[in-house]
Amino acid sequence: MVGPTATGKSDLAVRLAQALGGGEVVNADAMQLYRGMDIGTAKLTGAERHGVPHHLLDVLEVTETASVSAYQRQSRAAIDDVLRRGGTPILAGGSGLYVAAVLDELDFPGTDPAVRAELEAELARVGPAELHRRLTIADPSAAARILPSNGRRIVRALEVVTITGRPFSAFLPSRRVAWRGTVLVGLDRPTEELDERIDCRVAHMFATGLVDEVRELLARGLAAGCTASTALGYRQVIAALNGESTLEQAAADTAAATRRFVRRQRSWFRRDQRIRWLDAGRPDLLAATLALCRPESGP
RNA sequence: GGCCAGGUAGCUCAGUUGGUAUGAGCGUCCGACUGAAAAUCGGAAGGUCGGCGGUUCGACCCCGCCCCUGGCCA
Repeated sequence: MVGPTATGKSDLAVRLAQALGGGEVVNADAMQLYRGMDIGTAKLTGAERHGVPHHLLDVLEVTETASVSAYQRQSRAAIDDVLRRGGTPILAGGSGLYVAAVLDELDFPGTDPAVRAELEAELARVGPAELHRRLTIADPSAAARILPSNGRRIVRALEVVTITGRPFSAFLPSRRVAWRGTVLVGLDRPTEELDERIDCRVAHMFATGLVDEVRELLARGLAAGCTASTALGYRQVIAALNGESTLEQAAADTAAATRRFVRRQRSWFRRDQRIRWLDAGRPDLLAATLALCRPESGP
């Protein structure tokens, strides 16, 4: 179950799990992996889960760096586990790359902290264009597909080339087959409506203790966590607590950043032809979702 | 009523000493995406430069009048 944030994926996943009987939810949301990041990630509370088992929530400390590769392993293991028990796994979340890691045959080359650190230091020193020049020599085809301004991706490509001695050929597959015949349901809403929901959600987060949550997490090292500290809401509140802006500004910035995020999520999921889209506002949403989940024998 | 400042992209503003606005940031739309992905990065659309006259080969720029906004003075 994929789609932009704030459409209602988590709720529908729970309802679907109940309707199917034996459904269990596997989180596909990078930030909900973090322990203690509850309010800002709109994580379902225990009560809201209505007894439906959830997997891969709260598995990382905020100081740890998330890893798609590790997620791929854990998520597939969790899914296998549900299947072994005779249940129905429902993968739900808005992190496109994470979903792809599970459903597509993505094979992640390794990583090396020392190599990475060195490349990053170099990036800071000479800038992305210079590193890109180097990538052009080391791996022309990768260089052709990564823009000279995108330092992050250039570093990763160089890292892989350095470690493996082979070209960074790991790009998203063009033809995609659903892993084990998985049904992909996309949830979305009209932009105006979704933007409104985002405003409400952000206001609600701040009203129900997001700032305290951030303070607590800062005490646990949030600032040092390079994934967790950049999460929507968290990054903005941290900035405000550092005196770089006001809390009021942080709320406005969070809503704006979330809106932008939605546009990016759509651009990611839009090109996946396997996804069957549903308007999350339709009254028969659960029935429509169930209909998609049943094997169809249409014309 | 008088004086001053200002009216340039949806917003906040640069700029043009008269020669078709290399406009910027933000927003909007679109896109890329394999170990930080709620990250990182790219592209595009958008303006009769407040209105009407005048001067000029040519005005967003100069002149006149008018309208609007803010401030000061009566």
